[in-house]
Amino acid sequence: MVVKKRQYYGFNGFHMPPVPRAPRSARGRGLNKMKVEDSQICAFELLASLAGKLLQESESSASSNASEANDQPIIGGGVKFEQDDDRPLKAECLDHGSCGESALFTRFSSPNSDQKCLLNEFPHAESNLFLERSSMITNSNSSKNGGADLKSVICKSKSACENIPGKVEGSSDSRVSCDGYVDNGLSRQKRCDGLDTRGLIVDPCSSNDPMEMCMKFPALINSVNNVELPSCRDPVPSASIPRHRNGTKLGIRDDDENFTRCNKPLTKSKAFRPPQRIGDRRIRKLLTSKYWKVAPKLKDCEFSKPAFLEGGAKSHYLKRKLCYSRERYQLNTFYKRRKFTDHSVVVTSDGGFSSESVCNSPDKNMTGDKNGASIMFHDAANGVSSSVIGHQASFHSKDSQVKFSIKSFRVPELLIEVPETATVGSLKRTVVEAVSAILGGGLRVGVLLHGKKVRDDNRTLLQTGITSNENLDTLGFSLEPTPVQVSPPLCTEDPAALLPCDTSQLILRSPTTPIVDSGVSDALPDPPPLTNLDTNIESNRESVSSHADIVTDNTLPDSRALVAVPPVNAEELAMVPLNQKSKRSELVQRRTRRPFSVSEVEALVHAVEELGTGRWRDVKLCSFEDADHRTYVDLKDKWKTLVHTAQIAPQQRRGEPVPQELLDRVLAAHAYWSQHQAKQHSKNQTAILKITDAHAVRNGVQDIQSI
DNA sequence: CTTAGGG
DNA sequence: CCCTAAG
Repeated sequence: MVVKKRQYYGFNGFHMPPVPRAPRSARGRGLNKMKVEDSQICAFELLASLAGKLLQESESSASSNASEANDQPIIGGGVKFEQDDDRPLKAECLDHGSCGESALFTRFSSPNSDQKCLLNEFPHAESNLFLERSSMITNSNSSKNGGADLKSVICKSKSACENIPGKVEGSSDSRVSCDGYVDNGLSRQKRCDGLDTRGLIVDPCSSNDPMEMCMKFPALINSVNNVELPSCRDPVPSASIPRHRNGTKLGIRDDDENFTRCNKPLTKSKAFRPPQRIGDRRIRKLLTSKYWKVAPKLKDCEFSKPAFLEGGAKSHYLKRKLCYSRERYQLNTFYKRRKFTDHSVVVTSDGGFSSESVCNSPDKNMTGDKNGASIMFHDAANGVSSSVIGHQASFHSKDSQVKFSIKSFRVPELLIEVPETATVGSLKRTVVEAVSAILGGGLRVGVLLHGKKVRDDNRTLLQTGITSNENLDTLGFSLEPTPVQVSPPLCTEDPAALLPCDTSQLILRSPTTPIVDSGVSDALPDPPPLTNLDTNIESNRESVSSHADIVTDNTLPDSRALVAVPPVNAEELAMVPLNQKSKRSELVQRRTRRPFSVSEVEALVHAVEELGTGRWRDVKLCSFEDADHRTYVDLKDKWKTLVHTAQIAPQQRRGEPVPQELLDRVLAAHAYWSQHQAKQHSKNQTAILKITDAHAVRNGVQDIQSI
């Protein structure tokens, strides 16, 4: 049984179709408590990302900077730009690789099938991504159609992946669909001219230090994809590369990001991609967050049109969901495929970056080992490299090995300002970009031990206290934006966008809404100081969900224009989080806490004694008519807590003590109404009598007056 | 909008 | 308190 919880917290796993709740009457606490353990998937993902990073670095340092540039496109990771919001059914999987593949596949197999949409859309999506990034670097000639030189780059790593040429496949409509995007990219470029990097893009010239350069790039994402996804999965699909018309070489990652279309996809051929990328999560979260109340409630694969999707815009969430449902079926397939190949094809722009694509994990680890790719990466700052092994991987230290299992990364808060005039599509793009910026802005990994950052990279794990004996729960990894990096504006005309935005925090801010404060810091129980993205080993995934999300007023329809507000950098954020006010303000305001006074409790108890526990509205009307701040829900909640309070030991109670007498009445009333399933009205009187009786009996007190 | 429950 | 699913 799938628990609803999964929907709240389940960023790590697959989404199972929601299970309808049992009738309320039948719903009892704990009924659906089983949880699906999917955290492992995350670990996997993380590993993958790390591995990718390592590879990338090691390779890139040797190769030209171009390689980095090339990778950029990939950075998008699970993020996909949706340019065409008008498109009715755009498949939106965050996973490009898969999508691309799928698209291709479709093309080959059944152009006319319903999967057609994929064809048209996906390739573009992918293209768009590239464009977005590439455009910054090279002037892509959007006008050039065609055949641009798409070169498929093959992984450098000498592994099985070697020499898997990608075929360039042009799609006739690519142009159309891409245009919007291209334009976008160009215009942005203009704006960004002069900027070294645009977060997503790496500027080879900006840094002299190879290492640093590497770091700037979102190796993570790329890596993730690479690692996770097998590159050449199918002879057919993987071999071909969607073509881009801008002279840019496109790289197709083979990640297996799950791509599933909303319409009946060909699941079978699709690769399965377990974990979601951080970006995805974030986005998903955004979409799912309360702020987006408008979001449709999708049931499985249905494509219902949510209010805010009316325009044709679709939420990633939605798609994601869809994807997931299918993905599950493909697990087996996925793994099988993985064995095949593990390289990625990268297209690079001719702009002068020659690329070496990154190929991670050649198969050594691949075979039979889903999780165990070991990756090495350098710490840009120190040039120290370390190898991290995910899940089943372990540190290869001479002596004992420490096993790390990183289950999830925490996603930083996003702060985004959206003008009301912005379109939903732009909002989406903004979010995507924001996420991409975070992911692609350059990340460094920090190590936290007992909540403190371990800065000395030269110390051994042993010296640092990270040993196999240690409780690794106290160990955490953090993803920090590279300080130096300045990311370009996230699509915006807003000057603010020009601020350096490394990424870390984007907050959706709705200008009109008052600011509330409950930001991440509040929300997180123990936010490790400096991290935007942090991961806790073996940590509960709930931490992720606990993050406050982006808030927006709610209705998308009036969506505000999107403007990503570039945050500073992780460390700064950590120390000087966006001012709490703003944080709060962005969030939907959380009402201030107003503890019930004894008198209120008394009134409540009395009302419940008379009305029972199923008529909160009446209770409200009856006893709290004037208390505007007490909603019937509040009363109901209070009653709930009262019952609980009454049942626990006095020592465990907190807050203003409630007279035992009242608590007793609470228990009595609770017991009574529990049995009499609130036989409404009528016998209130009797009920009361009974209750009081019970009470009296219980306490040997004379309470009858209370009647 | 109300309820009932879980978070 | 919040958020949601169900009515």
